[in-house]
Amino acid sequence: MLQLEVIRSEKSRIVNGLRKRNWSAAQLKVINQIIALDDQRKSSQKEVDDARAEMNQLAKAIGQLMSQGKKEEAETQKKIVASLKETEKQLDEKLSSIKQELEQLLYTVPNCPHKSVPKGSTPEDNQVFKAWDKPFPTLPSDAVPHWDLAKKYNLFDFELGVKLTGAGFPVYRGQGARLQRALIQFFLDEAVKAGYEEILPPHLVNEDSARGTGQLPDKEGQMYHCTVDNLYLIPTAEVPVTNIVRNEIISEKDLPLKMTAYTPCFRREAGAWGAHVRGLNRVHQFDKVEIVRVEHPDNSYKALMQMVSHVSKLMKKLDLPFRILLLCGGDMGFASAKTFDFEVWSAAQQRWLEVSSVSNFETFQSNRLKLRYKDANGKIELAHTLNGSALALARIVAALLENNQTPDGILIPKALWKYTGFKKIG
RNA sequence: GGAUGGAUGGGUGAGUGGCUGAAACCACCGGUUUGCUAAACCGACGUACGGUGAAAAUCGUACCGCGGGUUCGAAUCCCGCUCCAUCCGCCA
Repeated sequence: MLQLEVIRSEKSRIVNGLRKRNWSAAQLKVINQIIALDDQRKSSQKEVDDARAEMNQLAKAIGQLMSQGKKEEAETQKKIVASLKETEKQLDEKLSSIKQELEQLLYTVPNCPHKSVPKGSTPEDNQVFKAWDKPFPTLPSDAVPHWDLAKKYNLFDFELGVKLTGAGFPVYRGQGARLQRALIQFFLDEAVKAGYEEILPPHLVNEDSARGTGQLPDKEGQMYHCTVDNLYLIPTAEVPVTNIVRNEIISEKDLPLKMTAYTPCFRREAGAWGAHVRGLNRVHQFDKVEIVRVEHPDNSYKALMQMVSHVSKLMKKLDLPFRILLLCGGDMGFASAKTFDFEVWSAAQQRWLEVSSVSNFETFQSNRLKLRYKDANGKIELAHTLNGSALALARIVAALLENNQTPDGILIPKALWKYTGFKKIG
């Protein structure tokens, strides 16, 4: 969530930013409400503090009177404290209800887009940051989408997944399974080479962690929930990995923190089914290698571009046609200040598929996480967090299979040979 | 699943009603000494919110796992919860 002090001190910037997210004048009123409520909070807090200070003083005085044996005097003082206690209780209730209301309002405000983010409301308003300027792969005349290729070469099986679990849980097998493992290994190796520490986190997290990265209280419908133990299956490695630094104060000289993790991702995708979701385009469980960074605020946008170029490199090594979009305000995630999406060209489906989303959250996440750093002067500030997929497997596999199909089989990109152990499927 | 014990600052750990925001030690940081390092010595060393102040600073409040209660006063007493450790059972 946004910092109160920032909303107060940079109100016009925040308001302009929210306009890029197509916030109406009516919606923007919440900003003034927040500021007014915060004023109330401050004065209310002062009242409570003052009342408590008085009580503390009296309590101390009573202690002294008792030790001097002046019981009578102590008794009269006690009565004064008792009445003070009543008013303190009322003031305190008022304060906590103000605080609660304030927090709820703050939760409704998304991050303020960076000044370079274009205005817009739909995916059509996204800017093409880097277009694909080479020809698309030409496919044989009998080319088919990946779900048909999967059947032909026995790479993964949706019906079997239904038998074991349900729709959207593919079973990979044979060369299809091996290709998954090869991609994971390749992506992890590339991330480690780029200086990211490899993390293998739990795939279930507790409520605090789900809250820390903002999945709760809003998006609980998107996560699988083990109610017996009150644990959540992670929708992305971002959740456990970013929560590593929840409630931490990091020494400035230890920044940046660069971490990478492979995990399966579990998403209920409630209500998301419809057209264009065949095959691997949308599934409940998929594999992903994530990269996460904790950065000094001065460096976070440079870091964002480094992450973008890291992902670009992966796409190039896999010989996949891709483009990079700079998301407009309306299409950006709630917590993001600036997001680049990577899309891969799926030649048989003749459409772009999103395979990576790289974002700078500035202090939006760290505010809730209480993730801070201490600078050389001992001053404590919120750090910036960033993350991105590098990369998400299912759709990469879809594109890989479709784009590389030939009459003799599916060609594996050279970069993967040492991981797959084969150069061709079929 | 059964039994016991425990949760205090970055770490170890003292503290059973007021003199405790919290001893001591270790780590970290600054300094002295030193050819360098180490050792030794000296010093500083929590976080959040709020008040005053241009600032340095200073004052108030809260926080000893979380929530509630007793009391003029709670890290300390009582109740509930969560988590952790150990032993037994089961088991990859």
